[in-house]
Formats: sequence, structure tokens, C-alpha cells
Amino acid sequence: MFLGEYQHIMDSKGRVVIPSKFRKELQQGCVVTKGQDNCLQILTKKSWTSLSEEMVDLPVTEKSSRQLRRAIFSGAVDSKLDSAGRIPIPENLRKYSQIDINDEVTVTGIGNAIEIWSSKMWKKVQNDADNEFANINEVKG
Amino acid sequence: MFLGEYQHIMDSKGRVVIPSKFRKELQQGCVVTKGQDNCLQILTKKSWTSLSEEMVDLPVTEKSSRQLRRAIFSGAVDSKLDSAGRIPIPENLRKYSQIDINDEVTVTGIGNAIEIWSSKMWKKVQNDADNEFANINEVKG
DNA sequence: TTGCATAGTGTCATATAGTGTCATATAATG
DNA sequence: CATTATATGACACTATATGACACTATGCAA
Repeated sequence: MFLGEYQHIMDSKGRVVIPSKFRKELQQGCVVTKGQDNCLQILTKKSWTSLSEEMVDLPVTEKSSRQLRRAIFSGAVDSKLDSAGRIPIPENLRKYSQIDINDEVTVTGIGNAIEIWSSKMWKKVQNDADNEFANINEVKG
Repeated sequence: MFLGEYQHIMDSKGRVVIPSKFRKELQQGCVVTKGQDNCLQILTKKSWTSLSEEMVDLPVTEKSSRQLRRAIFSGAVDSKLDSAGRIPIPENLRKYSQIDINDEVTVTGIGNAIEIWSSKMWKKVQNDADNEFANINEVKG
């Protein structure tokens, strides 16, 4: 289970440190791909398999589904952590996520996967997310 | 069952002592999450599991679901008590709860979970709550 | 082909944050 | 009051993040 929020930076060679708490689950290799809302996702091999199966089931008739599928498959890279716990982010994914060299990034756990955000972007999204959370609590409580 | 109110301080390394009466139930591990009104919640593994399982079923195709999932998972940390009965609070949660190093904190039991408050904040909230409680009683009785 | 530039990969050193241990003071208990 | 348990500060130790730099691979041009 991936949990928590961590601040790091993209180093001068386009690599991002994965928080140590996440590393064990990724030891056997992982897949980096485009996520929704301009983030990047890192999945374990296992989660990748189930995600790609989910994608196959999406209706071909809807344009948004086709686009989502295209983004996820075409953007995917098989990768692994290096000895320092870092993962290289290829140029096209850096561009997609708007993370430049030496930028601050926010790494978050979302249960079955990890998301990587430009910290700038994350701040905006986090607000939305927190509001969503607050609403649910109000409804429930 | 978690009951009572305790005063502690956040030590210089960002840890908070959990009252001894609460420790037994948390021995098997716990999860720290963001609560309402800027407090933090500590849940047993069991309570957390039932909460997070609801999340897994939410559709990825809906933005509000994605946001909700982000809020809940990124604001949580898997943790456990150390040998001195303390629990470490990561930086982002300290910020959220407005508890700085060496600040006073109030730890309260709320039945199925524990809440951690900056004592400052707690005093305010408690006043509000007491007033509301008194009013209700007045109306009722 | 060779040389050069660029991107990518690996290793290391250092500062910092995180974790664990212990001693003492304080509070709780009998 | 004596005894035990708990809270807190101090400190040692470990792990991690980060920058620097060396090395490798690749592509391009001469």
C-alpha cells in the first residue's frame, strides 16, 4: 500500500528519488506512465497488468476512452530503481508532466500506485482533492 | 475503545507520545491521517482497511473519484509506535495540523480513533463544542 | 571511421532527517 | 509513603536525500 506525500527534486539528469518507504514494493521492477490530470504514475508490475486489462475493456466507441488508452500505453516505460533509489524519467514524460530539470516534484502514494507531480501543479490539485474529502465527510457525518 | 483527553508535546524530532492507555490497541500498527478541522487522526489497521477498501472501488474515469482517492491516500501514513510509545508525524501532516516542533498537543480518544490537535486549536474547538452542547441541552431540557 | 556533443547511468561524499536508547523527572498506583 | 509506570529531554546512531562527478552509450558531423 502506497501512502503519503513527499517532496523531492528532479535531478540534473532527469531522475527522481523514490521515497524509501515505497522502494520495497518496486524492487521487482515497475512501469512509469502518463497519469491523469498531468501527473505521472508509477506502478508495480502487478498493478500495471491489472490497469492494462482495465484499459482493454474500455469502449472503443468513445473518443475519451481511446485517448486515455493511447496515452497510457504509448507513454509507458518499463523501468527499475537504481542503487540510490532513483528512477529515470524520460524526456517525453517530463514534458507531459511539465517537470523540468531541477524542478521540485511531489511524490504521492495513492494506494495501489504512486503519482509524481510538479509541485506547482500538485498544490492546485491538492486543494481540489481536499475539498472533495471535506465534502464527503460532511455528507457522511 | 479510545477515551479521554491528554496533554503532550511534539518532541524536537517530530514525534508525539501516545497515552499509555491507547497503546495496546495500536500495537499491531496504525495509520495517521488528516482529520477534520485541522486535526490528525490515528486509526487502527482495521479501521483504516475498511475505510480504504471503499476507495479502491471508485472509478478512475471520474475526476472527483480520483481527487478523493488522492486526498485520502496522500494524507495518510502507515506507522507504528516505537519502544517509548511515541509515533512520528511526518512533515506534511505537522504542517496540516499546524503543530510545530516542541509545540503542545492534545491527544483525545473519540471511540474508534484517536485525534491529535495542536493544543491552541483544541481550546478553540472545545469552546465551540461545549457551547453547542450547552445550547442543545438548554433547548432540550 | 574518428571525434565530438549529448543523454543517460553509476558511484561517492556530505548534510540532514529519522530512529532508537537511555536517564531523569514527574505522575500514577497501591 | 514506597513503588511502579510514564513522559520528556538528551544523545548516539542509522538511513536517506542530494549534489558532484566520472563513466558509458548513442547519435551526428566531419
